[in-house]
Amino acid sequence: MLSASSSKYDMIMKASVSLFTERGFDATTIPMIAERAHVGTGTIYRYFDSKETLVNVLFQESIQRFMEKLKQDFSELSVREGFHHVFCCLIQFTKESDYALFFLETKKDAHYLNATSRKMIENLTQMLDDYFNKGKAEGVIRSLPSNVLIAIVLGAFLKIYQLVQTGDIEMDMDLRTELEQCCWDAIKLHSFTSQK
Amino acid sequence: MLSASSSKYDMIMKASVSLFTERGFDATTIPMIAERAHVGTGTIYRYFDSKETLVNVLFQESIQRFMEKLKQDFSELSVREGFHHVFCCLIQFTKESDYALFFLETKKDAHYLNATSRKMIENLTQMLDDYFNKGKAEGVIRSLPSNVLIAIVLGAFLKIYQLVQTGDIEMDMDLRTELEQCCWDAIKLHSFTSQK
Amino acid sequence: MLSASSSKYDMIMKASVSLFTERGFDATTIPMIAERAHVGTGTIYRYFDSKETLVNVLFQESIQRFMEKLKQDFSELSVREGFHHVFCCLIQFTKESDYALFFLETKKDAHYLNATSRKMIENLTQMLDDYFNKGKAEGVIRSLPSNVLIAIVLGAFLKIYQLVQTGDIEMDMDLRTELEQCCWDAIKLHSFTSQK
Amino acid sequence: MLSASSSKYDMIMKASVSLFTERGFDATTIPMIAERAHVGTGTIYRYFDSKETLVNVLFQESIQRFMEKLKQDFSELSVREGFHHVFCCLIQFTKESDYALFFLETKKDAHYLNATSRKMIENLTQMLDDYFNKGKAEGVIRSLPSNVLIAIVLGAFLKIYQLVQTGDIEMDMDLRTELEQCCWDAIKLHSFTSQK
DNA sequence: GATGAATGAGATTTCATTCAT
DNA sequence: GATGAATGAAATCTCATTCAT
Repeated sequence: MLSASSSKYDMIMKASVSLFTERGFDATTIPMIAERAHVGTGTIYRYFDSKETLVNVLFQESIQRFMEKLKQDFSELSVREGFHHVFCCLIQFTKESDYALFFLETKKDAHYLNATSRKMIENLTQMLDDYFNKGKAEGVIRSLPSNVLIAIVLGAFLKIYQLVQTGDIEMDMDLRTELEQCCWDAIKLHSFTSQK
Repeated sequence: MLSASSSKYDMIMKASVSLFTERGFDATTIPMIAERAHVGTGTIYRYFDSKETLVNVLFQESIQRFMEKLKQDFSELSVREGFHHVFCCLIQFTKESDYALFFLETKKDAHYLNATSRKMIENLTQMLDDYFNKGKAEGVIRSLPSNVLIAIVLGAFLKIYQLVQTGDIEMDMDLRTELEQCCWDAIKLHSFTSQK
Repeated sequence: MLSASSSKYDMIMKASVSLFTERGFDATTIPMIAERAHVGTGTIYRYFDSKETLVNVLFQESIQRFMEKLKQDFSELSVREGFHHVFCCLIQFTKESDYALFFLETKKDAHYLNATSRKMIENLTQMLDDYFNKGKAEGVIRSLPSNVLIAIVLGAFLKIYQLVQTGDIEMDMDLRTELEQCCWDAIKLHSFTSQK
Repeated sequence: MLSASSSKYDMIMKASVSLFTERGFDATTIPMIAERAHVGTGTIYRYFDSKETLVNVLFQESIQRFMEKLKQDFSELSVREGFHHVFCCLIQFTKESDYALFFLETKKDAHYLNATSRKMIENLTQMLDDYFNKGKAEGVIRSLPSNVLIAIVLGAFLKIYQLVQTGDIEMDMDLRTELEQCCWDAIKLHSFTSQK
């Protein structure tokens, strides 16, 4: 029973995140989720108070998982290693589930996010802000506002992963490495090179 | 008469694009558009057959305008100059209207886009593909698939401009220049430099 | 000006009756009438207070014209001659305009008819009632309630004329004569004949 | 569950047919149907895709039922017996439900009928055409086109039953018999009688 | 007088949510 | 607990009517 229930919960979460990623929150209906999760529509309301609750739980869980992954050994790394770590987290997390894509796509002022979800975005932003500040202090990363640096890396990553999801490109080890370098090049301080 | 009509049309377009950008297509209702455009709901249907027609006209007009801006003297420029041109088009276009933001946010498989809109995405993609191929042939740009290169630049730009829109950052001349350099660094071939 | 106005009035009446006959009152829109009448929608409201007024004027005019035609020399005729007269009025009136068809199709409890229109239906019914009562008194017509006799003749005529209107049959002199005989046979008293 | 569902379906069908008969398709709104059927408006859309689907299902079911009733032993009867059978079907069917009245009132070119519905009208017409052709071949029925003969009988019947529905007349056994004779007299060949 | 763009009340339709089974 | 039929509030869309030109 517990396992059956928990399985239904997971199925609903899985179905929801994939549909929200594909179609967005507002274009996804409860019957669509129910069908993809192979449960009745009523069942969804046994686990979630409302569609809005569902999306917030989903969002919070996804950002939570991402932050936990990110936190592991993060502070002990050098700036460049830290960047590699962030990139790996993004890649790995996106591989595991659509969660990463879902929260990258969600704008922080999305009408369906509640206060808790917004708070968690701030938390994640803070973590990344700390990291970028360290990089900037060390003269390794461009002295741009952290939210801009985050926007560059996550924005690029998001758009690329949309291509993966639509089947336009395949993400292999080589591409992965090169993309990481692209993103790094975007934000790192190219101090001694004459730039053109 | 003509001017009044065209003004109503413009007001509807303006209201629609801002709401679609803020909330997305599905979370935007016709009464919301009508209110922001200061017209009656019925008036919207004098100009557009349906909400779906409206979003497609909007999308096609925005991509059309962007492509026309982009095309001007594009082929005569060097690769780096070409990139500057693209970046200026993005910035300038976004300044003029919310159009740029709206079409950058629209995924090419969005459920509301019709065949014509999809065709126009292909056309724009083709233009940029040609540009990137030239850059790659000249050994100036990384040899990544064009859609990936596009994703990096537009993805980063989109996320940054969302910050501008929410008031988190101000876009001044210095930032503009630096961002262009960031995006260029992301895709250019850093041939002789030892990279870290 | 007067002639132009009166012509517009006629055009609206003509367009309305044909559309009401083809599609019914509720499925006919004011723009449809305006288009067929080659006038602006607003013009219709210069001649008629509302769509409902229009249909009632139309109805009353059509039943009025029919009754006037019917009254001419009606009382001086024999029962059989009277029937011929009624039938001729129907045929002739339908030939001239769609008016006959329109009022035959209108049920007396139609939601759009006003008190005046209903009163006029009663008047026509009364006229025909008098005629049928004479026929019944003379033993020439079946002793059925007049409204039933009217229903038989007009019901049959209406359905036949719908065939004419859709182009399924052509109304020529021979058919006309035979149909009159059919209808007469339906209501006349077949006294001495052994019926089978 | 099944019985409850089927009951709701039936209630919607019953409410619809009575309203369509009273007011016509276009003057009947979904809320009106919902109210008379004692269901929510949304419920109607669980059973029917659209108002148009509803009216076509209704029409097809009504004509289907009528044809099945009509077919029973129809071919084995003499022409006069066949006519009696047709008339009995009409009377009986109208007694049972408003279905008969509804399809008699529906013109074959009604804007809401779909291809299937039109095909079924053709099928019924064909059946009656066969019957009338037999009658004509045997010299029992007037040599008029079958659609004209059908129009006479159904047209008369329809108008009479509208009187029954509005409460103007009561349909008893005597009236029934006499009306059948009226209609038969309208179409039969009065060969040897001198007609006046 | 004539027009048709503009309007909003009211139509059709959708869908988040409830609740009897 | 699980279901999906039922619901009605709110969405999209239509159209009779008005009114500035």
